[in-house]
Amino acid sequence: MTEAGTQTTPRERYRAQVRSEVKERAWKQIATAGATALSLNAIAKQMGMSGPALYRYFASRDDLLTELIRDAYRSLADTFHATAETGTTAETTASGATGAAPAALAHALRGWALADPHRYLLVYGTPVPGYHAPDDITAISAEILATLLDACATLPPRGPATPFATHLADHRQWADGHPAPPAVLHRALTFWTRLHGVLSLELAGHFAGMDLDPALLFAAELDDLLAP
Amino acid sequence: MTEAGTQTTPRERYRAQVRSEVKERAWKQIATAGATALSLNAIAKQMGMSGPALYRYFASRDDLLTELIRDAYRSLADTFHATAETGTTAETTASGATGAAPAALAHALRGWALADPHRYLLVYGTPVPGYHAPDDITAISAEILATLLDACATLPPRGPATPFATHLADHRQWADGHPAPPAVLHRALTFWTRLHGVLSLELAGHFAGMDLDPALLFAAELDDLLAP
DNA sequence: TGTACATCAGTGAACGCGCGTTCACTGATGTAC
DNA sequence: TGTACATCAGTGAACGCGCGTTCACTGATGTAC
Repeated sequence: MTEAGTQTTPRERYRAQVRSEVKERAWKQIATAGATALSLNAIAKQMGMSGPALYRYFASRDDLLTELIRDAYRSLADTFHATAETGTTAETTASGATGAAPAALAHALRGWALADPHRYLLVYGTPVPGYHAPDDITAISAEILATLLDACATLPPRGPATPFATHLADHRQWADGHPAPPAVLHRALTFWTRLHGVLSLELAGHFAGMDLDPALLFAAELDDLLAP
Repeated sequence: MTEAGTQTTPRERYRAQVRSEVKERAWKQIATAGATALSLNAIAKQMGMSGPALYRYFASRDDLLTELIRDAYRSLADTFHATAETGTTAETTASGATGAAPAALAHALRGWALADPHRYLLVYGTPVPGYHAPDDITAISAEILATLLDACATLPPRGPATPFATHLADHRQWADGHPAPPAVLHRALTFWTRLHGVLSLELAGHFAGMDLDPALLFAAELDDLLAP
């Protein structure tokens, strides 16, 4: 009562704690058996509770899954925001505007992906069949894209306009009011698809028997993206 | 009996027919509900048979899944072989050696992926949890890579050696006796990751709300890969 | 051509399992006077 | 400070479902003489 701001009762704190423990175990379950195998009953059993008990905390299995996906997007968006801020102030002034921000984002993306591969794959991998994300999640996805656009806009422009860039000039409502020219839109998309190409194959284990170092391939792609 | 070569009894023909119908329905099930939801019982019901009946045709659920994955790899490998052959004879002599073979492979890959998105995702998407491919499948995967290497070797060489290429010079046992220089290995890998980057995001529906044409983005990436 | 036998497809019952979800209920924790 | 009440966490039984897989069995199809 004497505290300012949001007051939290003990019950609320307990509730939040249980919810987050459920999510934690849910992630572990996804890592082991995939998103389709996510099961409220199994989580309850792990926590020493009865199955129906968890319905006090999540309306349904799908509800839990939605929250996990939302958290994942939110986490990446926050990481991107934080990276973009620190990447465009201190570092840029030192190294010049040679793409410090996009490079920082690329490394942030890789770090985020490797920290929890299944979280990355839940977001950008094969979609969970029958699942459709609510609108607020696609909004977070747009946030992420916007941060990437901002970063790419700081890069020195390059060569003549590509055919795809002219196509984008007429199909840019996804960039939702962002002032970047079509060439920057193209560059941001390329940024995304190329890094995702390396990351997703790496996380799916497709380089596993090859002995090569995916980090170096990732770095090579990044270099190419930043080259003038 | 009068036929030469492999004789097929009516029973063998019937058996093959049932097996292929099972696989067909399995693919449809994967498309609808994902690979984890693949169920022998459900397929049997669809075919108007009892559940255990299918155990005459497949030793287990995992056995069926393995065959599906093997068929998918085999199909892509065959497509690549066929494409590489026609791509390096008639067409190349006309248009010069300006990367006709790699371009043909790229289009073949995209066509193959779009023809059955879930087949592509089963092979190159998020791995099925708990599933480990047998050796003969990884051998087919190597075949596919080899075809790609051959194609990339026909491209005119480009610029100075990249740091990643020098790394590959020491980590090339995956290219299994292929005579291509490290720069070609690098190029083939880049070929793979970039096209996969566009394709996988497209198939996963991540460009869905964006209105842009993924085919043009794919073409732009291909152009860049073939540029001198 | 016909009969005797072997092969094989498919059935139905059964086992044990786990799932999501609803519902009536107990018991503990917090709140108001 | 103590009592009466409301809130809420968690239980256990139940419903209906589907799964993979084994097993003893029937009936049809092929094969050998």
